[in-house]
Amino acid sequence: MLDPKLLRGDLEEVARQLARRGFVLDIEQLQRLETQRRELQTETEKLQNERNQRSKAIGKAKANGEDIVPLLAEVSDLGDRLDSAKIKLADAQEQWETLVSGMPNLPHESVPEGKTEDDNVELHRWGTPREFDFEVLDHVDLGKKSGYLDFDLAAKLTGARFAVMRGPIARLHRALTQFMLDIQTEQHGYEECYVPYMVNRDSLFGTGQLPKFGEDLFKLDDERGYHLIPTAEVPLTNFARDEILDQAVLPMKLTAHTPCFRSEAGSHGRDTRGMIRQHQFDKVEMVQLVEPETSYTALEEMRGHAEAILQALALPYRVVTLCTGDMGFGAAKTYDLEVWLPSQETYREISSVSNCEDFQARRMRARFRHPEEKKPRLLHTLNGSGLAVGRCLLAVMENHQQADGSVTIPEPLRPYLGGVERLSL
RNA sequence: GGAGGGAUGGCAGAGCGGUUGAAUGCACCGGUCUUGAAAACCGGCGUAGGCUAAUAACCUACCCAGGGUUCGAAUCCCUGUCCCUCCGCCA
Repeated sequence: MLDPKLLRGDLEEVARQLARRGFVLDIEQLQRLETQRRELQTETEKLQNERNQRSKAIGKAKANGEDIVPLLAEVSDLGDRLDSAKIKLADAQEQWETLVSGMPNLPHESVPEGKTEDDNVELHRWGTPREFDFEVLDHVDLGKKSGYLDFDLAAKLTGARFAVMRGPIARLHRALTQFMLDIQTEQHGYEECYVPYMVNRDSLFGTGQLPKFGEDLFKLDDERGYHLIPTAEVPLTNFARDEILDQAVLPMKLTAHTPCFRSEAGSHGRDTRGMIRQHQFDKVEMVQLVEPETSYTALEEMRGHAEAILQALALPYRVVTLCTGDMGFGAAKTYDLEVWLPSQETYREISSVSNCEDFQARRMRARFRHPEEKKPRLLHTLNGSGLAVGRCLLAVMENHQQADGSVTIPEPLRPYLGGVERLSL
């Protein structure tokens, strides 16, 4: 959520910045709601004050043994007036909140302007795509022969956009997960966490999935409103919801390996082949809760933490800065890491690292207190994949495939696979 | 699933429906005293919104959440959530 104070200031400027990312702000409506809200609030508080004063007077009179009947008569209609004022105020507040909670974050000044992913700006590349002297297979074909990767079976068990992994591929998947988690905890200083895979609406509102993007989520069919997490960013970032953290515990660096569930509504027909786009995939997520002054340093650092995994796995990739039009709802700045896929001869997203500044923190009232400062301040929140395990698996399979259909295992990963140098599929 | 108990400020813990944003203790901050420290004593010590030049004063809200009763609710009633204990079941 944007700062309400900002929305009382230079609205034209806010609208201009939001327009950069393709969001049209209805300035008039916002101003109207704001004025209305303020008037109703003043009015309501005036009535509340009057009620409080008179009630106190009645209490006093009663204590002195005076007759309170005439005093009661004076307040007879106050209750009704107050009730109707409260209802009007609540209505105005709700309208205002609906509008404001649907506004995306302002892009950071360094974010390139653009409409689609084609306008993203490449920051750098690492590694060189391999030259193959045999016909490259994609991960689907690599896994199909042996049956170690089975989409038909998953379709029978559940439906489209699921996978069954078996044998060496299942083990490789697990090895990658453990490897990533170990790097993030042992080398990059994140605290390993285990979190619920279902969260409530408050958590989803806090990170910005709700109210606008509910259709991307799997909602459980019960009254509690639980949803399956689309990313561990949701539970991890919400650690700080309704908290005032001591400055000494910052930066708080959290990581978790979880499955992620996404309905992929609106992407019918996109990436229907293979593991690229699934309803369920595993991810090692990094989250940092930091002081505002350090959030952009932390962003660069986290990008490095994600890059370290790709480098260790000898996977060529590039980093792009997302343009204003391609960024997520809550992000002020986002880097995507795109790994080379030889079967597609292109780079595909494997990690996304974002600084949300105080946008999520404001939605979830996540604050910290500096011992020298009187008032608590909003945290800055960052999240990044480190990395998406499923996509990483297929990147390893495809990039390190051999003519005989086997896959060589990058050296740092071998300890996680009992020391083997290649997997026969 | 059944039966009970509970939720109050950073923590602990009071609180007959009436001037209670809330006693008291601890912690914390400032001060006095002291060579210094401790102790003692004095003072301060929540969050958010409104109004403001103001992080001043004032006003409003908040004692798990949402409803209700009342002139007035931390206190009474209803619903929900969470926690604890016992029984049953279960990984």
